[in-house]
Order: sequence, then C-alpha cells, then structure tokens
Amino acid sequence: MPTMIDVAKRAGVAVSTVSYAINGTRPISEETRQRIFAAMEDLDYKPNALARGLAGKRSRIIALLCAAPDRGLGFTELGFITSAADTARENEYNLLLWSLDANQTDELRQLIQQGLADGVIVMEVHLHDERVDLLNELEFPFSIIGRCDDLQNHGYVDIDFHQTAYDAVRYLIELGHTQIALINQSQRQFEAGYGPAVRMQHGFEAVMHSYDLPILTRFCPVTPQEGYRVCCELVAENPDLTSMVVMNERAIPGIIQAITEYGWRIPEDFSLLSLVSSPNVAQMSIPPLTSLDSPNTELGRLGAEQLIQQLEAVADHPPPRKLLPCYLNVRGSTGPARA
Amino acid sequence: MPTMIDVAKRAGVAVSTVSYAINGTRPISEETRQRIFAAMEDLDYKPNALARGLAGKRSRIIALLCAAPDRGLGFTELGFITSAADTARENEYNLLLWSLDANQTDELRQLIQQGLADGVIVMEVHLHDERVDLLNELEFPFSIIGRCDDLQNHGYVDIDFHQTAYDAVRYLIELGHTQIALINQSQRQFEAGYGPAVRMQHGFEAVMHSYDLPILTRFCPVTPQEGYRVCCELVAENPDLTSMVVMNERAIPGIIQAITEYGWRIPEDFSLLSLVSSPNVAQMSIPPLTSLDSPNTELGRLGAEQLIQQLEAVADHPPPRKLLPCYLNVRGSTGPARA
DNA sequence: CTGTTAGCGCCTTCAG
DNA sequence: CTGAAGGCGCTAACAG
Repeated sequence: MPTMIDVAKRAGVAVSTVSYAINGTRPISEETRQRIFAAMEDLDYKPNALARGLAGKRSRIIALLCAAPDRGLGFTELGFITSAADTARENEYNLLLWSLDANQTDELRQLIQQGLADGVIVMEVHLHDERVDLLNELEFPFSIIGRCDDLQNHGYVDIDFHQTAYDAVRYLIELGHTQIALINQSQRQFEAGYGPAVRMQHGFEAVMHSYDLPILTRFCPVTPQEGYRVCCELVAENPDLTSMVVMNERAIPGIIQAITEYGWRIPEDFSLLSLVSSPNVAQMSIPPLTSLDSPNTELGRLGAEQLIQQLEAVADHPPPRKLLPCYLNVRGSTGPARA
Repeated sequence: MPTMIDVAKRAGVAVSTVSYAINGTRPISEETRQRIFAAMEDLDYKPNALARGLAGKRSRIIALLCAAPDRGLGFTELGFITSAADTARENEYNLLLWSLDANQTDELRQLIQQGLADGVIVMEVHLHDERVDLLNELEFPFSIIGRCDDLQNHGYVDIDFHQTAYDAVRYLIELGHTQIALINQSQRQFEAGYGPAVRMQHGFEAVMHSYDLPILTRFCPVTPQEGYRVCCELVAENPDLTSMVVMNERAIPGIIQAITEYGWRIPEDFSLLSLVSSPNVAQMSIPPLTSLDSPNTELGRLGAEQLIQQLEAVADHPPPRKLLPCYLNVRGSTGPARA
C-alpha cells in the first residue's frame, strides 16, 4: 500500500501539500494539484482511514444503534438499516452496526469511548430512552428515528402518526364508513410508552372525535392467534362495524380469518386498512391490503443525513425536526361501506 | 479522554507495560497487572480503536457486503445482518455495512484500500461472483455465505439445498403424496446461476428421480400475480397433483389463491410446503404454512465466525466448509394425500 | 518481568 | 502558495 509520502515524492512536493490537496483545506495551485492527483492515480493511492481518523479527530464513521424491539426485527428496521447504509456511503461515511438493546447503556458507553464513531443514529427509541440520556450526558452527536418525550432541544425524524390516522379515517369516511375500529399493538407496548402505539392511539381517538364518530379501539399482541381472538370479540360485540384500521401487521392474518369466518367478505362486506406497514407484507395477503405504508427508507436516509449535517456543521443549526406522512396504497382490502 | 500515558503514570509503569497488560501479548506480574487495571478503572480508560488499529495493523473491524438481490432485501438478509453484527460484537469486532451491488467492484476496491476493515463477509453470492474474484486477487480475507462455482480452496457456509429437497419430499411421501411439484424462483435467476435456484432445482430432480416419482417443476417470478398464474396452469395441466413444494415466498399468496379457486382446500385436499423460508412469513399465511425454514441466523453467525477465525488464525486451518439443513416446521398447510 | 523508543499514516500548526 | 516538523494514541521491537 502506497502512503502519502510516496505520492509526495512522485509529485515532487511535500506531504503536507498532498494532504491539503486531498482535503481541500488550503488553496493549491492548479498545476501542482494536477501533478498530485496524477501521482495518486499512478500509485493507486487511497488515504488510510485509520490514520486519517487518528490524526484528524474525525473518523467519518457513524454507527446505527439497532436494538431488536419486542416483536423482533422486520421490514421497517431493514429499511432503516439499508437506507442509512446507502446514505452514509453517498456522503463518504462508513456505517457501523451496533446491535445493542435499549438497556445496554454500559456497552454503548464502551463502544463510544473506543473513539471509532463520530456519532450514532438511534432507532426504535422509547418515549423515555436511556440511550438518549447517555448520549446527552456524554454530549456525543446523535440523531433519532422516532421521538422521545423529552426532546432536549434535539432533532428527530419520525412518522406523522396523527396525520396517518387522519388519512386513514378520512379515506374510509369517503367510502361511506362511519363504524371504524382501530386495532393497535399490544397493551404492554402502549403502557411501556412505545411511541407508535401511543401516538396512533391518541391520533385515532382525536380524529374520530373530530368527526364525531364512535371511538372503538383494541390492543392486540403481535401474533396472528391474538389477532384472531381480538377480532372475533370485536366483531361479535359490534356487528355494525364496517371497517377496521390495523397497526399490527403480524396480527393481520388472524384478523382476516376472523372476519372471513364471521361471514364477511373483504372488501365487499368489510374494509381493512393496514397502518404504517410495508408494501412487502401488504402484498402478501389475500386480498392484497390497502395500506398506509411507512416511509422507511426516507426515515433511514433522513436519520443519517441529520447526523452527518450535525457532524459537519460549522454553525449551530436549529435542530432539524421532521415528521413524514405514510403513503396510501389502495390495494384490494377496502371498498364502499356495506349498506 | 484519558490515554494510555495517563494510565501508565497513574499505575507507575511504562506505557508498553500497559499495552501488554491489555493485549496479553507478554506475561505481566499479577501485582502490576492489578495496579494497571485499577488505574484504568479509575480513569475510565478505554483504548482508542483508531490508534490501536493504526499501530497494530489490525482494526478489529469487519465489513458485511450487503447487496440487494433482484427481489429486494428480505427476512433472510435481515437474519444475516443482525446475527453477523451480534457475532462480531461477541468477538469484540465491529461490523461495517457496505451496501454494494455485486457488480460494484470498483467501489469495493476503494473501500478495502481505505484500510478500515480487516476482512469482509460476502452474502448473496452468485455462482460466479466478481466480488469474490476481486477479493482473491487482492488476497483480502473474506468469508462467504453461499457458494461459488469456483471454490478456489476457500471456505463457505451455505444451506444444504439437496438435503432440504430430500427432507421436503420425504415428508410428503410419508403423508402419502406421490404427485409432488416444485415451484422454484424465476427462470431468469436460474439462468443467471443464482445458487439456491440452481441447487434446489437439481436437488429436487435428483430426489424425485431416486424415488422414481414423476418430476414436475416450474419457474416463477417472485410476485403473487405470477404465483397465481403459474399455479393455475400447473394444476389445470395436472389435476392429479396433491402437493407442492415452493421455494418462492413472495409467490405464495397467489399460489394459495389459485389452489383455493380451483376448489381444493388446504391442507385437506392439497398440501403446500414452503422451502427455505422464514417463520415470520410462513406464519403470515392462512393457514400458516408448513415450511423448511432457513437457518439464517446460523448462517450469519458462521459467516462472521469463519472470517474472524481466519483473521486470528496462527496456522492455516483447512478452509471451513459447512452446509446447514433447514428446519422442518409443521404448521397448517400439509396433510395426508387426498384419496 | 519491565522500560525505552521508533514508527503506523496522516493532519495541522508553524515558518517561509 | 509551499515545506518542515510535531503530534494523534497505540504496538512492537529492542534493550535491559
């Protein structure tokens, strides 16, 4: 592996000049610049990232903190991961994967103190998140996908759950539905303060209230079996129900089965709308589900971009805060309300 | 951030002694060892990874090359990624994510020349893979999840597709089936030499042949629509068919629909077995699918472990080669052959 | 068993 | 606009 010294020799300049040429930290005459880059080409030279990081105090490495949530990792997280990786690369950063649970703050501290990463992206944040506390305490740069309660003047990117609830209800109302139930994630998640569960719950209630419609909601553990059980109860107790919005992909097969067994056809007799879901699984159902798909790749991208901006910022920008809507994809599980 | 010098001072020893104590590269008297570690504790010292890497020629960083295959990333890849990350951490390595397509060899070369990573894990390899060629050319350490044609005396971990085909057919035969069809992935993938498609095709043919049963196979693009179309044709042309093995998760909803519309109930009239699939999606179907689930986390783990062993090997071990079976999970989509 | 010291490859003040 | 030289924090000879 050639080093900067080799390049300097070949170009007939000092090493520092090569460094400046590479980093653009200082004006260089066009002529020597050319010579230097030619020499780099010839030698197939690439700056050594470790040495650069050590000397320059910036490694151009960021880390993605990927904790497995209770329900396991899914397409949502996969979207974050890959788009964060892409975004990092586009900006000439490297992305590390730190698979730590939300409570492994000691391990996180260790990793940070290693000095490898310039900053981290936190995903799947809890409303109150120890990791975020730690990062604040260490004053270590970070960005968040999701939102905490205590925003601490920090930025974030998240899904606009309220808007999503609104879009869902609005869409069903336009199809003539007035009896709309929400099946949320598990009560445990809700009570643990899991952001999406909490915000969707409140968002849905607010929207239904604003339309002066009856509010009907259920929590449901994230399994088909529980989906079946919860949905059976729900329809038995509410035979007037014509539609349902569900933010619980894993429960959906059970829900469909319950509805079918009750004697309703989808979408002729009953409409089903999957919230904050991914196209992959929405298309796996029969019929394919109309859904409000989560902007996963955008979230991952923005999370990475916000962190990188923060790392490269000269002045202090105001903390970037962004809420993204879900995209409505009309597939086969929704239709006009039955008479 | 304290440095090694601080620790050395506080413990009253030379920096090198601290270094040796940390790395265990040289015997240290128990007493000074204690003093040094106490000093490290007191100062909350952690070795700087960049400096360590630069000086020691080993960064303890490995990279996972994660190309998105044609069909997009799914649970399989997610399993690789997370288990590789876990394994890396357990061995005190850091895992980088390099999202490069299989043909982006220039970018790969660049990243390697940066000197950040000690080695890479390649997944989703093609039977002939440019990345592997490059890695061989550069003599850069790597491990493979999957297999190339030209093994070059290199190790690998992969699924035992032949065994999987055998297990699937055997299981169905025991249920009394003799008319068994295979729905594979797309012909394009097969012809492009995509390992799983090729090996499953050959494995299935060999197994059916060994049982002296009729061989019936179809390729199918990875969408529900195509699954529907291919399956409609298949059953129309083969009304005696009683079962089907499918290595094409995305096509399955369409397949189920086709079978249902044909008038067969699953599993009473027709058995469906999903090959090399993930429990998550197998459980998403109605009924939940009996499947041979892919050992994703084991593959990811072994891929990482093989690389790390290679990096830390003193002597040259023989290249580790391992084929893993899929796990049979009997769920609700298989039953005795209809009369 | 321990200490001294020269790098690892680069960045970044300082002088010119 | 360019050069020289001191460090970044650690490892690994080389000496005791």
